[in-house]
Amino acid sequence: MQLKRVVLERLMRYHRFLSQTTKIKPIQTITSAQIAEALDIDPTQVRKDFGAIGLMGIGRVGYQVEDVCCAIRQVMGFDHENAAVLIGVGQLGGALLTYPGFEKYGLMIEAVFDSDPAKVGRRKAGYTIRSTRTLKQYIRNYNIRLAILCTPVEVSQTLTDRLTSTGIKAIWNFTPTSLNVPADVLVRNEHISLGLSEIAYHLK
Amino acid sequence: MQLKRVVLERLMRYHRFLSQTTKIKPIQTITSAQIAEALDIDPTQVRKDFGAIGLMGIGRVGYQVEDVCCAIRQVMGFDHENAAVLIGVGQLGGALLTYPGFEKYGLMIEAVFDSDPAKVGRRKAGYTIRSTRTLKQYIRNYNIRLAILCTPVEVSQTLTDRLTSTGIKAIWNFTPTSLNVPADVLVRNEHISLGLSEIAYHLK
DNA sequence: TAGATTGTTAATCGATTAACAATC
DNA sequence: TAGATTGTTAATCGATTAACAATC
Repeated sequence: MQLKRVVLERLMRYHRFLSQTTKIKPIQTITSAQIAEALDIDPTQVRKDFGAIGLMGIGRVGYQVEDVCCAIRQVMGFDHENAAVLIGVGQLGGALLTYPGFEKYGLMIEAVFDSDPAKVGRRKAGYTIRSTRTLKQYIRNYNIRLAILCTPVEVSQTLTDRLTSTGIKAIWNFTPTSLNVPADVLVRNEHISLGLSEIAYHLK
Repeated sequence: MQLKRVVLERLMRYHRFLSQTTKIKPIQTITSAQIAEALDIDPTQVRKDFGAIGLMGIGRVGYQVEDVCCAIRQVMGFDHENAAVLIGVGQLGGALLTYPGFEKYGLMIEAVFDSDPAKVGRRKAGYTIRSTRTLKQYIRNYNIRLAILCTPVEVSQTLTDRLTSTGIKAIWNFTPTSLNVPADVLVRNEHISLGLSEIAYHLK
């Protein structure tokens, strides 16, 4: 069955917690109560989530940390490599290019594109910046399924249309606007304004 | 009563939708059904949310768009200015400095800091970069309540400790790690890995 | 007036939490 | 064995949706 987003989020938290914890102090097993305590979640919830991805614990012992991490990585698809292109090599795009954790999650940025002729041909973070005019061709040739969008808002819909026409499967949208896409394309928005709203409300 | 995070998120969506829509084509009023249709939400939900922030509609007409936007801005605290400091002027920090929408939400970045002596004193996006050694002093002098953290992960906890010792109220964390803070400090994490997990799972 | 839309109460749905027998 | 922890069913809680009288 399709896992809900709240479940995916908790799985990510378990994974991050266990990775961090074992890095500091290697442990073999952990109980649902220990995880629950650390993440402020109900222990039953932890066991339910683990059950949902086929993990079995051991009575009086808990869960094998190694198994849990593997199972989460497997169900989330982190062991499955995703080739991606990044579009818009401004400051944000540049920051993403040097983000250290992508490989860990199977994300491989294969090529970067920009519309600015002054940038095309220059190098950035080990990539040669390509013209967005060659975008369609590239995506089709290399069968790219994911695009990371970091362009100015003015051009994001135009580029989105071009992307969807190639049959792209998902767009990770870092531009502060909403994109119109066909129903079969996943858009994940990283709208900074959501975080901002929570902060503004809290500080009021 | 304290509004729940899901409600805040919907309020943001209403606000963004109405801002965008009226920019294209000015309208006086809108019905809950129209909003619901556009955002794929139940119309009753929209009316409930509006009711929760004291908005009254008009039978057979709907809601005054202007009133709705004002009420949301007011309840979210966007008309209330928040002075902030930004720490870590790398690529991500630089991208945030040029983000166009902060003022709209009342966020004012007053000063920027970096630990790198090579950067201190240089200018970036209209700011003179200050040394993090002067951070405490600055926050106390200017009564800063919000810090935007864009440093490398290695130093994020050290800086967080320094920030909380000044009595800061909220930290907007763009570093890919978890921060330990006293209970009265709000941390909003922009962990990119959450978005990544949704995408990886979808593409699997 | 007639009809569309609101505001609100009641019903449903789903997610979280509690309880507890089964297990190691 | 005794006791701690799991896996799962039942109960609770909260959020979403439906229904409908009140309103313009």
